[in-house]
Amino acid sequence: MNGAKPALPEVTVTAWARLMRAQRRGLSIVEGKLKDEGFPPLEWYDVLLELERRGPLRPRDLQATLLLAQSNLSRLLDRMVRAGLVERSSCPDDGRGLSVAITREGKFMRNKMWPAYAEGIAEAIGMRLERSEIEELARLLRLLIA
Amino acid sequence: MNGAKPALPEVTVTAWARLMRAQRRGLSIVEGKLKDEGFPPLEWYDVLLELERRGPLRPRDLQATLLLAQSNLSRLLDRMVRAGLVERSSCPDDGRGLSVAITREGKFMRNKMWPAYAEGIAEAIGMRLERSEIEELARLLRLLIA
DNA sequence: TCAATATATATGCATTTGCATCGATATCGT
DNA sequence: ACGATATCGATGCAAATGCATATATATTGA
Repeated sequence: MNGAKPALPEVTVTAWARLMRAQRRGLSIVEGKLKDEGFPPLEWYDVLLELERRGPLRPRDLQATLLLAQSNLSRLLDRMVRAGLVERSSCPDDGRGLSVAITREGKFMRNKMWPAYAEGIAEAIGMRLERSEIEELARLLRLLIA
Repeated sequence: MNGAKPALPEVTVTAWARLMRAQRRGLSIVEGKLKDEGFPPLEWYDVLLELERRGPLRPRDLQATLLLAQSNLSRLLDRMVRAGLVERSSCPDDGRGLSVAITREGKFMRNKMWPAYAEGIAEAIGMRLERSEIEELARLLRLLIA
């Protein structure tokens, strides 16, 4: 047997570090834009978008898609329900589960948030890379997620 | 005047979403490895590495490099001081500032953490991309940070 | 069918974060 | 030199997070 780790090339570590930094930077740009305009945090948008695209979902599915911890999502939904943006209702075919749906107000909010969000994305990515580079970046990142 | 936003291409939004997801995924892989072996969180490593590479630094500089919020860094340093991994001392040339240095124990800890960290990086990036792709990814991400 | 186990969600509690602000020193403009 | 302003770092407090566990329902296997 051979327990030796294959050496980790330096460039991999560099890519790792930059992935962390690029995300933090982008996130803080976008969160900044949203806050400046008095909007809720980014994850609210993500939940709203997911529900608008895919229809009512169970927390379980949202969790898998958005990569949030279960207890965090549970409380995030609490807040969004309190704000009137989503609704919980019991799940017909599974007594344990719930169905979470976006409300009319939720759709309205998502729409209002979009311009600020888009501005942030443009600043974080759109303005820094050529189109062909963005395409390549998207391709490479997909491989990291798959 | 023309306040119209240049349209944000769909691929840019895709790249953004994947950047967020790829980072979260990578982070959770690495944090998982560290926790499994009873090590402190990733940011501790980052602070230790930075101090080991660049020598004693002021919180201000750490903050700029690591992109941490000022008050968070202040308390992160509290914890690391309590754990004996770094030391604060007053700054000779600026009465407001501090100098933060890594201790012998801190260096030891960083060393112990590295294998688990490296394993996580390999799993998050190294194993998923070809070397040439990693190089390209590193190049593109650098543009997002610069 | 029933006990054992697994899954979906919620919740209590300690830790961490974010935000505003404070105290102290530095820098700048006059 | 001096007052106004800016910068560095710490801290109080509210909100969010992570972790373990609780509760309820589903599924599985004898």
